[in-house]
Amino acid sequence: MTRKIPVKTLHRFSMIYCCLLESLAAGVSRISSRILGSQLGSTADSIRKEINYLGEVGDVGSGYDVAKLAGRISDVCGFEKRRTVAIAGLGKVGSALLENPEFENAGFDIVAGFDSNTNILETLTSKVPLYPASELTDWVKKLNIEIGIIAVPPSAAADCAARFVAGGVSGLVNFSSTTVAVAQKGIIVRNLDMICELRFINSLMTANQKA
Amino acid sequence: MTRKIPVKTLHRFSMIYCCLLESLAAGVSRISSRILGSQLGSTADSIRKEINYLGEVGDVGSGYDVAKLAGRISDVCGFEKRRTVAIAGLGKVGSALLENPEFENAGFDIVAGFDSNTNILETLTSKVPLYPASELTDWVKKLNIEIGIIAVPPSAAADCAARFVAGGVSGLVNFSSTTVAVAQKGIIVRNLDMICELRFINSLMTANQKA
DNA sequence: ATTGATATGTGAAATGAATCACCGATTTAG
DNA sequence: CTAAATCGGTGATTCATTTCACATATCAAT
Repeated sequence: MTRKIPVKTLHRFSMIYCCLLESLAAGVSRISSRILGSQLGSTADSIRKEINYLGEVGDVGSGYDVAKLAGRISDVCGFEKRRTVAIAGLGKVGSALLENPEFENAGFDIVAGFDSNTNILETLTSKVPLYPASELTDWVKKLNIEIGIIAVPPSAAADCAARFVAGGVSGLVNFSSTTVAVAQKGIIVRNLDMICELRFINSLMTANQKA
Repeated sequence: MTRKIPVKTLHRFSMIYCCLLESLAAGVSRISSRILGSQLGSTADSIRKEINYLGEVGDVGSGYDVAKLAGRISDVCGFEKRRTVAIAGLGKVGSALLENPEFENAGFDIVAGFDSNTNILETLTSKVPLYPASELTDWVKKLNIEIGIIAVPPSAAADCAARFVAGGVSGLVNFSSTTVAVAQKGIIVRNLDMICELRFINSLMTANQKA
């Protein structure tokens, strides 16, 4: 019997998987929950509880086999399945992402880039085909794009998200300093708002000073 | 009597604050917990519970005054306090951040940029003073840099974080696809790992398909 | 071989968070 | 003016997560 895995745990699996790949690259073949916890800012207890959602994958007394644990997480989370991605907004950040080889290595194929500025579309040279933002929804449908990355200015973010959703994406990653909300159920939105995170750090700093 | 505010709630305050600034910019002067909840992917109940950590700031029956609520959050979280920030790694992403005016508007002063490539340091023109990465720790001390932004390649991220910590920063924002952990207590690390988030979306998509 | 340190797995307990339920106040529509 | 809908504040309840405690297995060192 398999228990339902909480969303929070799925997110932790992505982080754990990231650590495991690093360990593998560094030639580490075994790892303990204590080490993983310290690397992820968590406790060994939590890590073990979370990994137990995968069944018994560790060896009592000697920790986890890194490759085995990574494989188990990959199986459960479906990391072997490649996903199609598009980037909207080809300014400095967006165009930098276009050329990032890490996407492909991680199983994500960037199949399109969009911008509302035709000048940028003509100037920018990329292996990835580029299209005007006005055609975004159509291309998302045509290319079966599953995940949209929003790298447009904050003022355009909501509209951009709506176009992606209209095209039928399953997930969005939002880099703009705007909290993007999507009404449709089942569509996942991740806001990576740097300004918001800086403010959060600020608040923790003031809280720490008060304590 | 003021209750201790949970870390999770502080993070939500940053997100709520972001929404409030947008509402203000859009000319909205009053907002309800229900609307805030839908914008943040949360429930009205949760929003109210969290805002209650700020004391009674809403008006029963007619919602919250946007400016008043924003001001209360700003007071409690210390958003009026400006913080000094440095960016390590002046590749595409890092150099894009250097020129981002949103930092200054949000109360963060970028006072230094670092890179290990002297060629980049000479080529790049910026209002922000640039220094070689080897001098990072010294400049962090000298300039009293409070927050470090890590935009270096993954392989250099751990070393970069260590230098920031040695210089005495209070917080780190990590953009590299590496989970940065810091042993020292009281130092806040925020990992904005895009690849990790994409994998997370992937796992949710496979989970949704199974269900 | 044996001792001590360290490891996972896992129930039980404690803690924390989300949800429910309801009061009193306000707004809106007609 | 009235009635219905909406709103914030808040205790109580339910639910989920983290922590604790410990049995058991492995490893390293002597």
